[in-house]
Amino acid sequence: MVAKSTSFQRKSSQQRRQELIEAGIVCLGKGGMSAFTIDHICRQAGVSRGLINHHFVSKDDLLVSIYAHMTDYLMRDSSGLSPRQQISGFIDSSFDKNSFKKSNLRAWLAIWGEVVTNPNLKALHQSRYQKYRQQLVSAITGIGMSGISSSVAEHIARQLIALIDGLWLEYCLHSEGFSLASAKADCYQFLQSQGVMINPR
Amino acid sequence: MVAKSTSFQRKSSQQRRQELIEAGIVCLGKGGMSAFTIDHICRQAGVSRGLINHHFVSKDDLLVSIYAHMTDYLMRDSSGLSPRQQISGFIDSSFDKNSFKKSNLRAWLAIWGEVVTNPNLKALHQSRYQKYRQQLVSAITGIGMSGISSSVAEHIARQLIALIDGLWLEYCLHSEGFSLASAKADCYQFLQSQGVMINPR
DNA sequence: TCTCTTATTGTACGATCATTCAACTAATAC
DNA sequence: GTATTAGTTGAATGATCGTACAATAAGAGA
Repeated sequence: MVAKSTSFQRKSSQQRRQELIEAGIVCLGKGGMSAFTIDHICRQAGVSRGLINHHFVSKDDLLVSIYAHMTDYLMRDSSGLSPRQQISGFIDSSFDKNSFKKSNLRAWLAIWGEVVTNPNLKALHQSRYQKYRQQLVSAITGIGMSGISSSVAEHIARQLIALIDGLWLEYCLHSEGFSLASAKADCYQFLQSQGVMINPR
Repeated sequence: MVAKSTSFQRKSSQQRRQELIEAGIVCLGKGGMSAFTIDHICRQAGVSRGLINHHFVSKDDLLVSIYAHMTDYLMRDSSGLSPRQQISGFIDSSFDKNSFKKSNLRAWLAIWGEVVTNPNLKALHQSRYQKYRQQLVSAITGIGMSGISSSVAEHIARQLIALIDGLWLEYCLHSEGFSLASAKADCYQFLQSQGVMINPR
């Protein structure tokens, strides 16, 4: 007594996983973890309830894959770029409209919250964050400005990351009189005040 | 066939509300909105399931009351203080260990997420945030530094709020080599770089 | 065309969700 | 001591949760 008349399209496992990941992000963005539901995600993906557990070990596995997908954008290969270009790239992609749009705020908030207690998510997050931060420190150090030691660069990197996250949160929650461009400009001005001279591209 | 042998203590409506609010914050901190459950909250408060709907209109009403309670700390009366003292007070209370402890991270993340879609919460948040921000702008303007116009003060205030939020998020998620004291120092240094001279108290 | 692989479906299951409400009882007033 | 008030309990309800799994069917290779 199962699965009758409706027709459907078979897709490769890879493509269907991608679709479920994107549907999951939409759900997370709409209602956080409370909306991150098998029913909601499958309905969003236009697919029946059983498919998530076919392509993913569990809902938790899907969540980890979603985080990986959301951070892939920030983890692009930046070798071959000058240190200044790398830093510009960090700032630009942090305020990129495609990835860091308002509709994704709740997805990020939900994931940051889950990171604290979810072991699999925590492991991936620590790994990605460390790499992200090290790249930024290397870029700052690589500029070769006088007076910027390694520990100073780490300090600046931490503050820049904090400023980016805070500005983005501010932008999502209270966007009146606020543009992504001005947020970027604030970041550049901050770096300038710290002795790191970057020309916005 | 209800409510038999167990003994309990009757408390005033005001005190019980307070206890339920604090239990709700604990639950939010432990597991975000997913753990913000009638069952969990009542168990945390040591109380039976029906009591929330007796003292609050609904679970949503409790959530709004929780947000009010969490922001009361930031909304203390600061009249009578000098502008510099007011700004120091902002920074200090933002990194106060009692209110902004790591165990509350998920509570704040959950509420920020809910603010987007929950009308009652949104209304309260907008009101409180606006007041919070205006007080900060007034304090910055009130210092009477040359070259700090109203619009510049608003810009600095926004950046300071962003930096505070970002540093606190950073502290909660990656606290290695990170202290609340150094985060405060970063804020003071930032203000200094913007021409706002404050002596940490 | 036939066979086989496997992507897909949808029901079933036990657990948990928010809310309602009649019954119960602790505390207060008298 | 008695009556009244109102704080508290816990069962009942219908909805939704994640997962398991047998049945079904789409599409590729023969």
